[in-house]
Amino acid sequence: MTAAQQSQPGPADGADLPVWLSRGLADLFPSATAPEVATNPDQALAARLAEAEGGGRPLRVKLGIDPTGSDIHLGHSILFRKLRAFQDAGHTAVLIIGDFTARIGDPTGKSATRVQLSAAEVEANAETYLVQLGLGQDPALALLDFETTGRLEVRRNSEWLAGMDLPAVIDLLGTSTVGQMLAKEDFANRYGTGTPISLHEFLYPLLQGYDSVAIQADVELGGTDQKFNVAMGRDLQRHHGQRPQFGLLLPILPGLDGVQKMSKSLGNTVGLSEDPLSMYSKLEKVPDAVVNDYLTLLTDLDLATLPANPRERQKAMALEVTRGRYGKERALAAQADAATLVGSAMGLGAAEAEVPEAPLAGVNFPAKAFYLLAAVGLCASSSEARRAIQGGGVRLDGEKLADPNREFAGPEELEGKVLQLGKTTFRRLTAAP
RNA sequence: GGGUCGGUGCCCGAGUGGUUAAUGGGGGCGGACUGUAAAUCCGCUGGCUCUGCCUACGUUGGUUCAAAUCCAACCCGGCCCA
Repeated sequence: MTAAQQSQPGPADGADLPVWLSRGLADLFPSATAPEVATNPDQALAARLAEAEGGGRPLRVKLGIDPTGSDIHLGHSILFRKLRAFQDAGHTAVLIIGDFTARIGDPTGKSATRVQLSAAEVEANAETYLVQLGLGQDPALALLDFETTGRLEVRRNSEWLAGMDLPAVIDLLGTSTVGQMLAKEDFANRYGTGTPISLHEFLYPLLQGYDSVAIQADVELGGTDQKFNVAMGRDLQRHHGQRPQFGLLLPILPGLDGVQKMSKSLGNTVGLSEDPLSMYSKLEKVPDAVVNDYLTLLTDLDLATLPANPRERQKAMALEVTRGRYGKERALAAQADAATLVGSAMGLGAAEAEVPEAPLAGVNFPAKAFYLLAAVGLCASSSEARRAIQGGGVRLDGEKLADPNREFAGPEELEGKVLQLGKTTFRRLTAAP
């Protein structure tokens, strides 16, 4: 199944649930329509919500993050948006930084064994995650509510996993069977195709499930690919005499290619910390087929009131997502700049538009054109830059740069000008501080 | 532990002594076209301030004028056996 297919907003499973909760849901279990719900209120999320409101005890909503990369992108953000919705409804978000489990590596979706990360790498990643989620930022634009007391708990699973002794581990292993593990799609595929599966990978779902026990989760949020792990949490909670959590699964956001899931390694992401212009420009050209998914999962807009024209919907979506991150003013500016820069004759508006800056500080003069592209970070290597110029894709203030060896004597010659790569990548060259 | 097959550039996968930075496909990037898209067509796709130099075919060492291609040891993996 492709990510695009997976991400079709599922049927409203639990019509009695509030919109903030049900919007975009891919799966909810136990399902509100399951037969046992009628006889056991513990099986119905709506009942549990009512109970929480009535008793004044907020639900503990678990979201585990694997701090393996350092950039959060829009694909991750749909889970955080849902978590935020719970916070806003008065519940407690329990954000689990999988600092211990990250060292094992989630085998989910992997066709190969994951590399294990060092403790130091994991810790560094965790720090940048929290900052990107809004720690210490303008609360109006933060992804999570870090301010209100009682709305957020940040935990690291090394707290309870690092000190686990062998008897406890064996007890944990005893709750599951090889057959169950091999029923999991990823393991089944790898086993079937002869790709190695390390034994410790079997531990991952168990440890992640145990996190639910450790924090006494009432609800766990996850992507549809996490169903196995979330379900494992329920089993383990029951094993430890707790009320099993609800599993609330959200679709996997398709990437900019519209086909595969949004993932850094596939290079089809929009980073949360990208500048408004690139965020907007990337978003306004996502394939038509996924625009509605983006609208549903990344905004609160009412799809019915939006224009039917696909181009207009793209723009509305791009604007709204950018607005959520940067506020109305900067989003509108990004939209306007995108129109002047790309919409009109190639890069003509470059000189006036607000584009991300690139300092000339690290550039040694005299600088040849290809070296400049690389030194300023527009190209990954000077050879790549040379090729880009030869391919006719580089402009300086809208004027085509044809000769890779063109030499610039000093920064004065470049300050304030806009260097452009392709149709959508712009950098304003700024003086060394 | 034994047998056997295999480890090539971002990925897949050719290549089995000599114009080989290494066929082909995918992906990516750039150009044309367009709705800033899709489809299609064209170009590029190891690094280096580059008329040249450097590093590359699991690792290390060896044979040779010359190796990804031959030899040895080692590392890693699949399968079968135990």
